Amino acid sequence: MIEKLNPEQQAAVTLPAQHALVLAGAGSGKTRVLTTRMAWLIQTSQASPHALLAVTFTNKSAREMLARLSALLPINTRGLWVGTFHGLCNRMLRAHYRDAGLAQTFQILDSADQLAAIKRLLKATGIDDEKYAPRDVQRFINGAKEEGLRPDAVEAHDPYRLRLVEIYRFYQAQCERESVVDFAELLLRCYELLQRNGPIREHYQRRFRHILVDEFQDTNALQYRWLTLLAGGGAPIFAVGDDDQSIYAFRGANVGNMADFERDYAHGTVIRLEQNYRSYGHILDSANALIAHNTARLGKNLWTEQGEGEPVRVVEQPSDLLEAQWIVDEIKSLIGEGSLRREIAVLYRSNAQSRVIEHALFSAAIPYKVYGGLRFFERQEIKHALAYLRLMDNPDDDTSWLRVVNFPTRGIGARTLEQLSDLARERGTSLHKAAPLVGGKGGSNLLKFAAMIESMAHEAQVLTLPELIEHVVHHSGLLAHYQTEREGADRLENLQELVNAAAVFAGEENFDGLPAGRMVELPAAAQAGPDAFAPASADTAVSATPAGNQAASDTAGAGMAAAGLIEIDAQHGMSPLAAFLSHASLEAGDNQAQAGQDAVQLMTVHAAKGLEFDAVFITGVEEGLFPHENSLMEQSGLEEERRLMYVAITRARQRLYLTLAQSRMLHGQTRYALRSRFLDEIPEEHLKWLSPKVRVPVSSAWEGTDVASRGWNAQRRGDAYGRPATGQIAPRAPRSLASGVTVGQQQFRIGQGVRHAKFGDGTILSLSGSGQDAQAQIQFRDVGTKTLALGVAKLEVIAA
DNA sequence: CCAGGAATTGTTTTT
DNA sequence: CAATTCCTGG
Repeated sequence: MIEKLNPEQQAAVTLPAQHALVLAGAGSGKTRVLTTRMAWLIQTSQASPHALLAVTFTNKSAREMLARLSALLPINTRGLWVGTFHGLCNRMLRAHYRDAGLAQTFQILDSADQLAAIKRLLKATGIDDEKYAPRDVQRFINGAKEEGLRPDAVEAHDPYRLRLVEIYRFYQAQCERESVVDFAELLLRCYELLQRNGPIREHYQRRFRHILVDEFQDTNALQYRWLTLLAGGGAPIFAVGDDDQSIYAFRGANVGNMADFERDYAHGTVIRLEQNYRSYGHILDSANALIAHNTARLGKNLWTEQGEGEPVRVVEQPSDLLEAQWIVDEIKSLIGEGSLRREIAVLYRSNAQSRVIEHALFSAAIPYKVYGGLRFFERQEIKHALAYLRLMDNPDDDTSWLRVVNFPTRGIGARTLEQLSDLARERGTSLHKAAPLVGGKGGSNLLKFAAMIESMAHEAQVLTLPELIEHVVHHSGLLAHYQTEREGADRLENLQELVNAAAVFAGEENFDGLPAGRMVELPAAAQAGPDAFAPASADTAVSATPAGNQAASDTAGAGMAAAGLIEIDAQHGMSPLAAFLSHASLEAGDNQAQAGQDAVQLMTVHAAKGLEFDAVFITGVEEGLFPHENSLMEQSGLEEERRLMYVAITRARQRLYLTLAQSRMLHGQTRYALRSRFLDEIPEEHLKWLSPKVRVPVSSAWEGTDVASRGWNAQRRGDAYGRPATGQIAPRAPRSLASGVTVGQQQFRIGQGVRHAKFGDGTILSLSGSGQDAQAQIQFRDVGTKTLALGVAKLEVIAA
């Protein structure tokens, strides 16, 4: 299995047991090296499969890793510690829930649940949600947790931050009360558990002889500490990553972990994988040239033995619609030449861009599949059904309670709920427990609801998982509700799909693809098993022996025995329902399950990481969109955008298109943009312009548009959305837009160079409004992008 | 209490 | 433009 590797790959795979960093460029065989190393460690008897801990970032790569491993070796991959940070932490927390200070039935909040919980908290505590926007609060809390900080440890001096910390404290108390755990909490709890509990920590430190990490550049501060804690017993960390593909800094990923790891652990044991097996020369060199504009790289240059291939095609169109149309026409001819649809990908920076492209593909009757967006377990009907299911296990989960207490409507209004939540707060109890205390008609409706939950929970004891879901969907009234709703057919279908998914899930015995280990305390006499965690045990474990009897241990068994703890296979300890709910939270699932169909692939650049296609279209290669304007505030933001473009380019095997539009609909208004600076960072020799390259970007093509009259018409007939006029003065600035406006004596147009006394020189990116109300978004050379009112700001027109 | 329309607002990426 | 919140009449 090692013979087929190149020398660097081989060196990485067969590295002695020591900390090591593998700098793996795009398409250099990263996953292959990782899985082959695992197989090699097992085959050469350096480690049993269960002594490996392999951590990935996504569920998809965890699955891929397991699939490849079982292709290399005839082992049963069930029970292996291969999974995402969140999945593995969940597994440990389920096993040690008591030591972690959690309820056995703790539920996991996804991002949306968390946001809802925060909104509810702000309302209940009477905190101004304008000043403390729920989203900001959420970011603050998650940011703190990802730094490993509890409220007491967060530094705060100004009043605003102090209040945020207070909210964080309230939030935490609320989660405790409701037995719910957010994503960041899974990691932090697990970290604290290992840190504080010596026997458990030592158990895992002994158990894991090798730790392997994929996409190391995406780890955050807490994940890094979690890894080094687990490695504290001497297990080497084999970290694979690519600093040039770090695209998640915005949510706490710290590329610096790579350099830190090299300095503190790997001590120069760095292997570079620079041979690319994916792309042709022009494509690869474009990527190399682009990424060379970034500073502070660990350094790496990809090369290929494949030829130059075709140049990168660049196309500029007047509008997003025409851009989409052009792409679809090109896709048609690619298919005509024999390309497979699934080997063609259309990538975009933001999800909002997908609609136009979808529309064009749909009109041309080309099958396509959109990734991302709303995923299965995030759909409202599914979330409703899951909320009922969660209440079966944990009626004190107020988030779920509130979600469905009046859905379908059962006469419980805002007024009643306010009373209820006041009462619950007074008594420091859950909504469920406080329900009987509310009087009046609302109160009796609440009681009926509470009784229904309890009776369904009772039924849950005797029903299988799929039966239970059917039962709940029926008796909650969800079924009836969606039967009468006009758009309900799809939702009913999804609910049926949920039942099917549960049936598959329960049948697979393999609850989240990552069977969890569980530890229980056993009387000393029961601590027998020598190595029940050998591959075979997974199979015997299926046959539903009661929890606890199936003693299991590993090389660390002695230590665990001393601590009075033994690991057992998890499923027996975790009810199928609990396992299914975990699965639903941690793996939101694909959004469209039309598997197997040969379809053009649509996704964001982020979602494309790790994938590859014969032909790739990167769309919207425009200033303000890619790089995105929100990222331009600081240098690091721009560099992350550049890495994102690097990732996008390196997805292509044979053919790459970069497309852009001069104008595009955004938030219901047309915006104009210049071509992306990234295009100018790729040497001309690799590019082939299929549309005339505009010398001065976005020129006078837009001159002559009568802005003033548009604005006037807009006010007379309604606003720019086509809504009827309200008869009042529009509260918003007129939405009309064009490439040129006149303010006083000055004329401004897109692409125009301007000088501001304070901000210096810049270029106009977009214009909105007209006359004295006109505003311009200006990209300044030194201070980033700003939006200025042209009637107020003193601007001097200079050469572009 | 509730449904439905009007008004407002938020929009990058997401395990 | 779409999603959410606000508001009003029944």
